[in-house]
Amino acid sequence: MERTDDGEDEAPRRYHHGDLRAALMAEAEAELEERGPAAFSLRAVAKRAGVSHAAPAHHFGDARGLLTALAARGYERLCEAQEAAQAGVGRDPRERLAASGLGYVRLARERPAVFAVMFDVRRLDWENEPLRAAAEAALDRLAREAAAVSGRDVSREEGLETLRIAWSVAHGTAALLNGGHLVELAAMEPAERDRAILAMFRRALG
Amino acid sequence: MERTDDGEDEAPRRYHHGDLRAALMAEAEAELEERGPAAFSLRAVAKRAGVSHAAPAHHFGDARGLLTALAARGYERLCEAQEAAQAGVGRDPRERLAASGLGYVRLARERPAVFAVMFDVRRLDWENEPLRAAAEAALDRLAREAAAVSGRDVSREEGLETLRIAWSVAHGTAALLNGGHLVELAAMEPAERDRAILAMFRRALG
DNA sequence: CCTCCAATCTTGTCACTGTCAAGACAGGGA
DNA sequence: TCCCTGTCTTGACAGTGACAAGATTGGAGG
Repeated sequence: MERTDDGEDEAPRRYHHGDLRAALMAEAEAELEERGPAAFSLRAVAKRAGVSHAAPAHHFGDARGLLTALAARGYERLCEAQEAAQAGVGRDPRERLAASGLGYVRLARERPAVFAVMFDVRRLDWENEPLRAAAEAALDRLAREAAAVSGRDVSREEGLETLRIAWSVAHGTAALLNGGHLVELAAMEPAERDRAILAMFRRALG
Repeated sequence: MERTDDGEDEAPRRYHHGDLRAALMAEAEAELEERGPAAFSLRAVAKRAGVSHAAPAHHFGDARGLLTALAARGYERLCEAQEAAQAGVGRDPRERLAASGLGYVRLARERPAVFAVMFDVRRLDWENEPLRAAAEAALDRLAREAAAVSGRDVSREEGLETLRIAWSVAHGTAALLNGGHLVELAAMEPAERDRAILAMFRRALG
């Protein structure tokens, strides 16, 4: 028992961690979800990872850098969640867009704090290339699917409106659920809730 | 010129301020909008108001108390904004609900930081009675209007769905605009943007 | 195998923050 | 006039992000 064991595993804690960057990301995400985005603290993350308070600076520069990296990973997961929700949905563009929206809401519910940070513009560094790329990938996917719903025989403005509605419904539902609102929806069991959310998209995009 | 003048007016700054509570609320709101919810600082607010760093504690307890008071006032304004947007709209329930949603988005755009705080659950004290009352008043208004859209000849679930869609579209549009998204919508001139937002509600509630 | 370099991590410090405790001040009723 | 209660200040403490300087180590080149 010669040293305190702050982390959750009992690695002998050498001077060089090995993969501190990944460890810090993991601990930061856990910390974020446990204590909320407002209480997020670099030093607490460092303590969780069992390193000194200044160690994160070397990998992320400052707190904004860490949050930016977390957000980038969040956007990657958002993309994956949209894709996963479309599994076995068929070819109807409206159905595919609705499924994508369901994936959007699911991701937001799985990682509410990361989701909040992803859209807290002022805390992120949007000059960061990985973040820009990940966000663009996830959000362009929505845009493409919305464009597919309003076929080419329709005005550009109506296509944009389709995107605005789908994105707003997805984002609004996600944010409100994470804020403790829409309690009837939140209280449903998962399968029923998914059906209800899909129904929202179908009606809103009708 | 015997003393520094931190505030924006030149009141002689007696020991007893007179209406420090209101002054702190005003400065806090300004500070919040200027520096963003993440950078909000009690001491900076006190400095703006020209009082000592511990003065706010007497009126609001702690930082959460101040934010809670700001959020309560925000919900009052949300209620007023919904009402104002319905001026001269007529009796059609769907049109009235759409107008209410437009008011929701307008308020969020006028005070983005306050709006963010209003829905940042973990930073507020929901045991606070004024906050509960104000939030309930604003949100129940939406619920009543949604119920009016789905007349009594319709299932309870469909009425809830109407509320979910209207609220999600309003909240999602507001949050995304405040996050710098939906750039085509943001770039419109006000009248055109209002028409576009109303069109979203009409189509989504169809 | 040895040396040394550059990346990695630690220690120490500073200004700033929220909160608490104790004291200074003032206005209004006895 | 006196004092009492609410209002505000001063001072302190622990925690925070950022920066500078030093300690440690893995590995490349000799």
